[in-house]
Amino acid sequence: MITSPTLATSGAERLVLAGLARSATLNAQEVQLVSSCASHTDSVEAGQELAELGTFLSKPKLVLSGWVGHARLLDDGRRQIVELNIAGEPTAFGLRPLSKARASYVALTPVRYAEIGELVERAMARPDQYPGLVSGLRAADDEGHSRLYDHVVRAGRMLAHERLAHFALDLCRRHERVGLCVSQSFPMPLTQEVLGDVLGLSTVHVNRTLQQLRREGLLKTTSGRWQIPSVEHLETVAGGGAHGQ
Amino acid sequence: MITSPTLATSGAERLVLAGLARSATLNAQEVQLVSSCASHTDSVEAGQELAELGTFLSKPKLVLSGWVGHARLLDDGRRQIVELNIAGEPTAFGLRPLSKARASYVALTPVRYAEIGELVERAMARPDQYPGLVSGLRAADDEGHSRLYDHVVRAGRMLAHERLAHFALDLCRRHERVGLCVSQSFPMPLTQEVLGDVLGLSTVHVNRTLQQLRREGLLKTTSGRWQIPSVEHLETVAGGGAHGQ
DNA sequence: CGCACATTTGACGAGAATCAACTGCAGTGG
DNA sequence: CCACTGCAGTTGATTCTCGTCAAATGTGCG
Repeated sequence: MITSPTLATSGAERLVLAGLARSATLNAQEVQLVSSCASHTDSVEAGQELAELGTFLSKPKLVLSGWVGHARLLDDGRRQIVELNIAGEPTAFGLRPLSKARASYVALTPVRYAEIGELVERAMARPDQYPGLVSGLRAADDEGHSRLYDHVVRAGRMLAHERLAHFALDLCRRHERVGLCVSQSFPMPLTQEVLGDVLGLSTVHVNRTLQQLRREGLLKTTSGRWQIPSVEHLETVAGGGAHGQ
Repeated sequence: MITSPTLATSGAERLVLAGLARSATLNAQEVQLVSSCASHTDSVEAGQELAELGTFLSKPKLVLSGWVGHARLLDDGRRQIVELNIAGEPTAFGLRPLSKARASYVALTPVRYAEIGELVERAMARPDQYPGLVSGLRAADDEGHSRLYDHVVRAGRMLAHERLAHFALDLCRRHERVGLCVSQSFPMPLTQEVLGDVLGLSTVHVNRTLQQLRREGLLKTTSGRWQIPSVEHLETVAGGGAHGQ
C-alpha cells in the first residue's frame, strides 16, 4: 500500500479527533488517550483500500478528512457502496474484537486518518475508566447500524429523487455533528458515478435527478459542496424514511 | 397486546433454544440458564408487533418458530422489511444495552418465542462464566450485521431474479443452521406480497420472477416450502453477492 | 356453498438503464 | 500560448425492467 509520510496533525484535526466522544465529556485520562492518537495519523490517496473484504478489522481508524466507502463488488463489475464514513467517524472499525470486514473499505477521496486501535482496546478493556470514549464508540457503532437500516429502505423502496433527498439530509446531519456544515451546506467530493454506486442508480440517472432537484430549488450544488435551502421542504420529498430514530 | 397463554415447550423447541450457542459448547451453568428460558415462552399471531420503532429493546427474545420481520413504513404506505428472523435467531435484540428498535418488529406468521432478557443480561455481565453463550450471542449479532450488508447490495444493485436467488440461498443456509433444511428444502410461509416488501419488488413482479426461476428449474415451490435443486446453479444466478464468507 | 385471501394473468405505463456522443474544464507538454 | 489529453458532467435516443391497474383463477375454511 502506498501512503504518504505522516504529516503534522492540524488544530482542526484535533477537534475532529476529540469529537470521538460524541456528546459525552472526557476525563483527563481520556483526553490524554485521544491526544496520543494525534501522533499516529496517516493518509491515503483516492482509490486505496483501507481494509480488505473478509479480513479482520484489527486496525480501526478515525477519519480526519476525506470519505471512505464500504464497497461490495458483483462479479460483472457492478458495485454497491453499502456505507460511507466521513470526518469524525470510525472506519475499519468493529466494536467487538475479531469482527471481519464485510466489504472492501475504499478511500473515495484522499483520506487522512488516525489509528485508534490502541485507544479502542484500552477503552473497551476498562469501560469504567473511559466512560466517555466507550459511550462515544458505542454511539458511533449504533449510528452506523441505523444508517444501514436507512440504506436498505432507500435502495429497496424509494424512487431516485427520494433517495437523493434522503441521502442529502443524512449527510447534512452528519456534517453538522463535526462542524463541517455551515448554513445547510456541506462538502460533496463524490463524482456522480460514485454517487450512483451509493444510491443504487446509474450515473446518468443521478445526473438527471440532481438536475431535477436543482430545478425545483431543493438542492444547490456548487464547487464541491451541496446546500439544502430548506430542510423541511427536502424532508417532504424524502418520504417518511424515519431518520435517526 | 394479545397473546395466547404460555404453552409447554416441546423437545424440538428445546433444541432450537440450545442452538443459541451456535458452534460453541455450553458448560453446565450455561445449559441451566438456557433451560430456564424454556419456561418463559409465549406466542403471538401473525401481524402482532413484538417491538415498536424507537423504543428500547429491553425484552430480547429468541424465535422458536415462525418468522419475524423488521419493518419500516414510508408515509404513503410503502413498506420495506429490512431484516428477517427465523427460528433459532434472537429478535428484538441488541447486544449493547439501551439499543433502540430501528424498525417495527412484526410477526409475519404466528410466532413462538422465548424471553432471553435475563439470559442475555447475566451472560454479558460475566462473559468469563458464560463463554459459550456470549460468543453465540456475538455471532448472531454479527451475522445479522452481515445480512444487512447483503440486503443493501441486493436492493441496490441486483435484478429481480438475482434478488430472489440470493435471498433463497441465504434462507437455505440459515435454515440449515437450525436443522430445518432437509435436502435443500426449507419452509416459506411468506406471501408474495410480504416477499415483495423484503426484496423491494411489487407483488406482481415477485410472482413473475418466481415463475421464471421455477421454469428454469432453479427453484421448486410446493405447499409452503422452497427447494433448491442445485445450489451451485442458483449461486451463478445470484451474481457475486459475497455470501457470509 | 360462499367468503376471504393468495396467486396468476394481461395490458399498459413509468422509472431507470444503456449506449453514444458532446461539452466543459483542469492539467500537461510542446 | 495553445493544442492535446483525461475526466466529470451533460444530453438525446432507445431499450428494458419493473410498477400499476384490473380482472380472473385458485385455495382453504366456516
